[in-house]
Amino acid sequence: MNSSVHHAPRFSLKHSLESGQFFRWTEKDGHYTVLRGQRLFRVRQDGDTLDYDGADLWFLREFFALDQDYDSIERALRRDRRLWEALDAYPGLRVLRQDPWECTAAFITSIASNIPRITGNVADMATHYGIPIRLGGVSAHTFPRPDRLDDEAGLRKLRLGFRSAYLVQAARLARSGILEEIASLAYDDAKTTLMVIPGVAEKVADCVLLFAYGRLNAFPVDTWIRKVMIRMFFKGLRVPDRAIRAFASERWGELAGVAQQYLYHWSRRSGAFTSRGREPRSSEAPAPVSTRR
DNA sequence: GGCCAGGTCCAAT
DNA sequence: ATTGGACATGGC
Repeated sequence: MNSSVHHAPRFSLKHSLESGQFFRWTEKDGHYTVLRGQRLFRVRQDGDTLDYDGADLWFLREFFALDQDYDSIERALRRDRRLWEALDAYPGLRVLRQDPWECTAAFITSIASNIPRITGNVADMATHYGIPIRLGGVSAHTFPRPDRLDDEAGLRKLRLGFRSAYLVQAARLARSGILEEIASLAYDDAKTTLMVIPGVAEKVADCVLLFAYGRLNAFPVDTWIRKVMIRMFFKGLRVPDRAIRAFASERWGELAGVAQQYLYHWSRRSGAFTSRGREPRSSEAPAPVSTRR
């Protein structure tokens, strides 16, 4: 195999791929096989060096956001002491830049699911509707383009459940070009436009904006983030998701989404935050605990 | 076995 | 403007 190398300091392949933002990878002995859009490539990290083949450097830089100054991003987030533990636990974790359509479909699939199941569902859609692809001895299937996913009955057979109809609708809108429009829109308009897609509401829209469009201010609130944010900043009292988003936006601004990804990964891994159980509801619009940074 | 899952939608307050 | 239940299926 002819592989290339690239110097990628302050980047963790492992933490970036394994933090639950992306579902199309496998790992064996430190070698990652990755499917992103129509591309299949292999990559391995040795210290600051990335060893890869099956994709060019341009593609790698795009996907892993290697052109982005995470040094200053992390320095900015580090001004918030509340993030130290998560930042220190997963140094080099980056928000990836996924293919917009694949990301949209994946996070529709993620609704009321869990990572192992999402991974399986997405893989099933690929094997069933995608295009065979090969790299060296590795065979796989690309994630199906929107025109191939127009099959609600077939998706139900793949156990996608109620998400099947959403996926079909999303595919139709994707074919109409809605995902290309998004790139040129400001965050609010982009989000509103995404939410036109059935099955895409606030949370999924924020995932897509964050994980595919590089909108690092997007702050998806799922059950885990809700839990960790309520415990860290709202005295353990239940508040509306919109209050959590507003708080995150005010506290972390344009980098809220990066903070989100650290907190998400950290809260799940630490085990301190079982997502079970509901918080007692706060009676009225609660002032978030004021915390010094 | 039962509860809840990287939610969304709709109907009934 | 908020809240509860249905939705398919399965992980733990």
